[in-house]
Amino acid sequence: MFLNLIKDAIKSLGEYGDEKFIKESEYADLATTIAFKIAKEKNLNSKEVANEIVDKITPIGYIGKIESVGGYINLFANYEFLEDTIDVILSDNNYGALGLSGNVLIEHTSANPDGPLHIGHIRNSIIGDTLTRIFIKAGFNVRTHYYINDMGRQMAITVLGVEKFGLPDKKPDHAIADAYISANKLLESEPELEKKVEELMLKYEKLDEETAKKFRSAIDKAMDGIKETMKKLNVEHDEFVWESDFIRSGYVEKILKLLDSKNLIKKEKAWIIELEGFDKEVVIRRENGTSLYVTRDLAYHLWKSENFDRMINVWGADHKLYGAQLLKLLEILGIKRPEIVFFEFVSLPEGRMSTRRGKFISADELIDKVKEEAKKIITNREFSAEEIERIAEAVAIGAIRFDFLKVAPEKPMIFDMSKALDFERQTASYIQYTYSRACSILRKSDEEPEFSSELCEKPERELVILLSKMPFYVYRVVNEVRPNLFAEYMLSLASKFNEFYRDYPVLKAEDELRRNRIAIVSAVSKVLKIGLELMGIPVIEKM
RNA sequence: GGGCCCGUGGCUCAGCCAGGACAGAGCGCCGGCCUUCUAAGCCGGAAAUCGCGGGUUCAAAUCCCGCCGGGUCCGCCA
Repeated sequence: MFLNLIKDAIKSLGEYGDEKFIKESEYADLATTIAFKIAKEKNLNSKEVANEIVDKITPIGYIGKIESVGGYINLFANYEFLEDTIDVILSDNNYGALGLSGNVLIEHTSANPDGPLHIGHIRNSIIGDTLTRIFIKAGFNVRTHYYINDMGRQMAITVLGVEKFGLPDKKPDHAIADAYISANKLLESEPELEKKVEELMLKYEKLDEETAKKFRSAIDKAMDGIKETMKKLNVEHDEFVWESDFIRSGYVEKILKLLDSKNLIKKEKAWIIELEGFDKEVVIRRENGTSLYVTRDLAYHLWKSENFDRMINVWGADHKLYGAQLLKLLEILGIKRPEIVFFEFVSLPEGRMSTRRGKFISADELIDKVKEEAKKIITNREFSAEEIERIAEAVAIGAIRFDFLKVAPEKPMIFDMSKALDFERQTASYIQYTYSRACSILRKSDEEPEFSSELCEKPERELVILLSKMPFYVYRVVNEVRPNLFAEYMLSLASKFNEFYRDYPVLKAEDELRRNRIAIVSAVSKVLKIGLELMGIPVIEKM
């Protein structure tokens, strides 16, 4: 809806309707700074320019009023816009949809199957999964992948660990981590085992069936546990793609031929590519004839590009250089390139995490602790044991997802367990609570909503304008690939509704005023619900 | 050493890409509001050299240059 308002603003402004200078504003529904630009170019007074522009133009469509204030040109929506906004929200069961189309692949999480997901991995999952939900809402046909790095050294070490130490009886991904950690320790004291690791890797790449069985068994166990964790977090993948598949499918061969056909490869003992703009050359084939991660990843991206219009990878910032090299290689090969969302590390107050050294907080541990804490808060309320369980779960998952989501991906995070458990500062439960407040009103009212914009006072009007912005934020996330923007929006909506809640009693109001407010509450509850779902945060009617 | 990212009240963050109207939230602190729709709420207050120093501009948290602090990368690893 807000997108229509922007369109009409552009139309109204005519030759001055440059979208780049039109912004959201706290003084108006939209504002443009175009007069400043023109004033500068022509060396004029910006106020006068703004005045002249406003005199020249007339409001079109949803724009009701245009005024000039100190060089700014402020635009306001008319009543019709408010009416239509509420109408659309109440009647459209897919509010926020943009009707965009195309096939999009989102690859995220893709943690090595050598242990459970830790709190760094789930930053990836939460960004990736939220993007997925928002892209689907926008209308794209989205498929999600978890790329399983089954061919790495760390997998060979894991297999070695399972052989030497067996697996303890615990959640399978945690058991695998034990084996992996023990094997790493063993390797430190017995470096000659290194040969054994290399041998395993070589055999696996040569598709030796006996070795493959061992790898698959270990990986399946780890993945079972990882999937269970992701499920708890409302994170879902359509497919789990194994790195080694691209050797079997011939895509690795294909990519090598393609590189060769461009005369890029320097064939010494190993095959090497020198990349312009990079200090280091890229090795794509080892001396012993086996492939490397980048080779297989190129193959994977070749496959992606054949099947999708848009590809998004959610990667840790430690892959930035690698990502740049990959993009460069794809560019040279004329293969459509992915968009990469890099997120910075989550570290602990005592330093960075390491699965190998057993220094990490697992997602499972975090979920359990946050849930316990949430339970403490609700036990003294009038809920049954089942309800407590359900609400605590919803609040915990919401708190965790929102905590990660609201931070811009490029910001490094230092994880503090005491803060994660502090529900005073949990903003997800604030949104959930706001929703349940709205539900509570609606439960007690049996009247039909009937919105009339003339009855709206200023704060109510502002609330409706905020409601109209939901699709706009879907649009922004899809374009800018910054899901934290949506978290911010949801917070402002919840806050605005809570103001309304205090000042504008619904059930106490009468007749058309009551019906009008019921319409507003209905619309708010609907948008809050859709918004929470887009963030993968459980929606609860009571808490 | 070089590349990239981050540095905003005591704490955690938004805003920076596309420069503009008093730098916004939350936590914590101080003071108010439950005989009225769920107080996990609301209102008010104190608290900020937007890391530092230059520059561009009528206008800089935002753009440019230099520096400082933190992180990260620079494997025939993945």
